[in-house]
Amino acid sequence: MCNDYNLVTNINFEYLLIAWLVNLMRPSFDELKKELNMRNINLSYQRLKVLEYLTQNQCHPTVDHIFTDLHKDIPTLSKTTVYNTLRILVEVGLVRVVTIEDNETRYDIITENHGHFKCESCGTIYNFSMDIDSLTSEDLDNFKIKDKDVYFKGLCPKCLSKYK
Amino acid sequence: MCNDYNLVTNINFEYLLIAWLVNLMRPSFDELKKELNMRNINLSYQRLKVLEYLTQNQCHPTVDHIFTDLHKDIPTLSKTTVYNTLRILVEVGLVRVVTIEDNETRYDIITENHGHFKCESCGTIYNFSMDIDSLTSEDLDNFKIKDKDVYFKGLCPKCLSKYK
DNA sequence: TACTAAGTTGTAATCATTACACATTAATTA
DNA sequence: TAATTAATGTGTAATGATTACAACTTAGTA
Ligand SMILES: [Mn+2]
Ligand SMILES: [Mn+2]
Ligand SMILES: [Zn+2]
Ligand SMILES: [Zn+2]
Repeated sequence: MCNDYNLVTNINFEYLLIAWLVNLMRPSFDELKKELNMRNINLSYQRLKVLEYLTQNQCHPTVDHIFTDLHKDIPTLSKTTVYNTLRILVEVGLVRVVTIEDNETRYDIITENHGHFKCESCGTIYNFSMDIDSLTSEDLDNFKIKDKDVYFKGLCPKCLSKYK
Repeated sequence: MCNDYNLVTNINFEYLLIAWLVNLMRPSFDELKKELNMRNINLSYQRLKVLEYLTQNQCHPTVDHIFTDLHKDIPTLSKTTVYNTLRILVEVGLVRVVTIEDNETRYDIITENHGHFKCESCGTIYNFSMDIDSLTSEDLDNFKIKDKDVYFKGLCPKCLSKYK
C-alpha cells in the first residue's frame, strides 16, 4: 500500500544505520501480541490483521486505507471493527494517532517520539527524528504533559524537484 | 466567550511583561484591515465581525463558537459565511488553523509561532511560548518547511488541583 | 448441549464541512 | 440616475468521517 522507508529521507550509510537500529529496538509483532495478552485483550483474527497491517504499512494509514486493503482478503470485515480495534490499540498505547490535518485521522504503529512532516503537494507524511522528549516551555511548569506532537508542513524533495 | 489570558499561565512580572510585549508587537485591528485592503480583499460587515471576534476571543474558537456568538447580534448571519471568511483569512495568513484534535478545527488570530497545550480534562487550549522557529531536524535538510506546529496534551494546573 | 460473554457486522444517526443555487449588496457604466 | 455586472451572503442539500446501536456469530464454559 505504501513504501515504508520514509524515515530514511537522506539515503546514506548513517541514516540506513539509524533506521536499522530504530527497527531493532521496536517491539516485534510477537511482542505486541504478548503486550495485548498481558492486558487481557483478546487478539481476534480481525484485530490481528489490523495490527499486522499497521506493522507492515508504517505510512500513517487512515481507517479507510486499512479497511479497503484488508477488505480484499477479508470480505466480511466491517469498518466498525476497524474503528473498534484502532480505539483499543490506541487506548493501550500500542498505536498513536496522527492528526496533522483535519478530517483525516491517521494511525502510527511507531509510538516512540518522532516528528511528522506532511507534504502539501503529494500528501505524503514523512517521519523525521527529533528529540521531542526534551522539548519544554517555562509556561508549562505546572502542567502535566502526557503527549507531545511536532507537525511540520511544506514540500518534500520529490515535489520540489518537479517544480525546478 | 472565553478569557484571553491563557498565554500567561504563571502570573508573575516576567510573564506579564512578555505578554504585554507580545501584544504590542501584534498587528492592531486597523493594521489587519489595512492588510486586507492591500490584498484587495473587501472587508464586509460579516467579515469584519468575524475578524473582530477572533481578536477579542483568542481562545482558539471553533466555527460553531464563532457562529453561535455572532448570530446573537447578527440574526441573518449564515454559517457558510463564517466558513468562507475563515478560509479567506487563513489563505492570506491573518489567521492560523489549530488542529490539535480531530473533528474540531480551531482558529487563532495569533500567527506568531507559539505552542499549544490541550487539557484532556477540561478541553481548554493554552498557548505557551517556545522558540518553534529554531526547531529543526537533519532528516529535513532537503525539505521546504512552510509551517511548524507543536501540540502538547495532558492536564492543566486547574484540573490537576481538583484531583488532589 | 445449553448458556454466557466477547467480538463482529450492518445500518442508522450524528456532526462538521462543502457544494451549490439563489438572493442581496456594492461597484461600474451608460 | 437607471441599468448592468461583479462580489458577497444565505439557506439547503450533499458529502464524508465517525459513532451509536441492535442483531448476529463465535469462543469459552458448565
Ligand atoms: Mn510516524
Ligand atoms: Mn494560539
Ligand atoms: Zn511531496
Ligand atoms: Zn484542564
